[in-house]
Amino acid sequence: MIEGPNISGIAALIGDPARANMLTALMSGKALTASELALEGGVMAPTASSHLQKLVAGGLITVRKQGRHKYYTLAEDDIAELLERLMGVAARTGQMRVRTGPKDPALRRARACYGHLAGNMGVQMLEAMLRDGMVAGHAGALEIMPLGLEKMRALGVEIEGLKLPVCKPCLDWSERKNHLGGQLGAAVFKRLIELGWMRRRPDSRVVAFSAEGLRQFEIHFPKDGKIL
Amino acid sequence: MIEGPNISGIAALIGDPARANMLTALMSGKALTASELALEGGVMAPTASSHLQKLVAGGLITVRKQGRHKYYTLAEDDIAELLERLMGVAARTGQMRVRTGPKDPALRRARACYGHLAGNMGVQMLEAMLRDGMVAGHAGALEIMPLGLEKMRALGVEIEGLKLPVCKPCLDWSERKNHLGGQLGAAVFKRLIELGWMRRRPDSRVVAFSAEGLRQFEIHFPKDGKIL
DNA sequence: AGTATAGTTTCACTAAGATCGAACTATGAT
DNA sequence: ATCATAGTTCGATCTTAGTGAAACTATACT
Repeated sequence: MIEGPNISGIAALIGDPARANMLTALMSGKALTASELALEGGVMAPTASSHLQKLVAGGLITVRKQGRHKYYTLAEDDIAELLERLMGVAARTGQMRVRTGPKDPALRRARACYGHLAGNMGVQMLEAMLRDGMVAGHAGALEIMPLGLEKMRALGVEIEGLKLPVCKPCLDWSERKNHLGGQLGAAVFKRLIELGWMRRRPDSRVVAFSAEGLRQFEIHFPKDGKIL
Repeated sequence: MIEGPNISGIAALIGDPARANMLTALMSGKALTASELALEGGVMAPTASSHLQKLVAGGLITVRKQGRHKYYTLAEDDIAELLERLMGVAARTGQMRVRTGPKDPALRRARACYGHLAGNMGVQMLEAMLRDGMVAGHAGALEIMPLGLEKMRALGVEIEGLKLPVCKPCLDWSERKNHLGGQLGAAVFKRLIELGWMRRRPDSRVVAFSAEGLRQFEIHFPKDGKIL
């Protein structure tokens, strides 16, 4: 009869529009305050407070108090992966938003996904890394290869002190392919911003490439027909 | 501000206990009738009817009418994967059911996951297949190798006419590792039952191995220390 | 034809929970 | 000390959606 874990509780938490919007905002990987999340959720402060308590109690997000602010983040990687997967199903079944924002194409092109690069560019990057043998896949897990380590060092990516699993695939809702996730994904993301190749749009998950950044990106992670 | 697909609709559909139980029941891969699903959901027929309509409208399940019965199944593979992932999060955050059923250990050991073998045994099988080079992983996708084809034929698995992707990994909520999914996973599952190595428990996702089946399984998909 | 079963529709009831104004606490700034 | 801002608690209101009894349609069996 009734078997296995109780999924309805978790799903119900995500099932409220205000909470779903808050969680989606947290997918950017940035820690957000209660007020910011109230804005994202489209509700007043008391309502947001109540929602946030429920999300914390449900283990979906965690809080860190800093001065008079409270910073919220997604609790674990698996939450981000779950949300990304939900977006995949929602996109496939045509449950896009009523008013499609102008940022939608930009969002599909490049965006932050819980601290790593997602969208068309993110998928292209992982595909290039696989093609060049920088990483290799095993049963849905990803492993970094010596060539990858070398390349990452050359790019100046901080790879020391990363926790296992260093890299893992993350299914992309807009591309329906994997992009690079895990600690390595986050480290690369950080480095690409440091290098000035791309920049986060404020208050958005959208990531914008500079002209030079795009050029460099295409050299290091070419679309196909690897020449390097 | 508000970006990306609208996840709250899908999540809300799964967020109701009755609907969640129905969906969990459908994870067995069997097509179930409205009455059976009413029983699984713990609600009366009219209520179930209403729920099923919503699930169909939301694209989570599909109906097939046959005589005076209506058979419901999960709409797509990605729904099953989403549910399995939800179970993973639910299990991690300790949202197990209030009254843990006696079948819980059996469920963790071997169960049907939308038509393929999941649980400890399922994970063991995929790991053995990877170790022996029967399948290989690429960026979260799985590919069958010549050796795998040969072995599958030897076992009598029906591998002709499978649609791509033939096999793919599916994250297991109880093991937090991947098991073999996709068309190949379903074909192997079917064959193992045909061979009498295992049998489905009625009205449950639990799969029980026979003594001989277990022996054979351990020979073909050994835990580790491949000898074959 | 008559009866049984599968599933749906209608409807009224109920309960859960989302919402926010107002008052409150806590921290920081001047 | 005083004021401003961040966040919470309380309480009242309101909406939404789940629920099943009763009556209905549709298919199947005999």
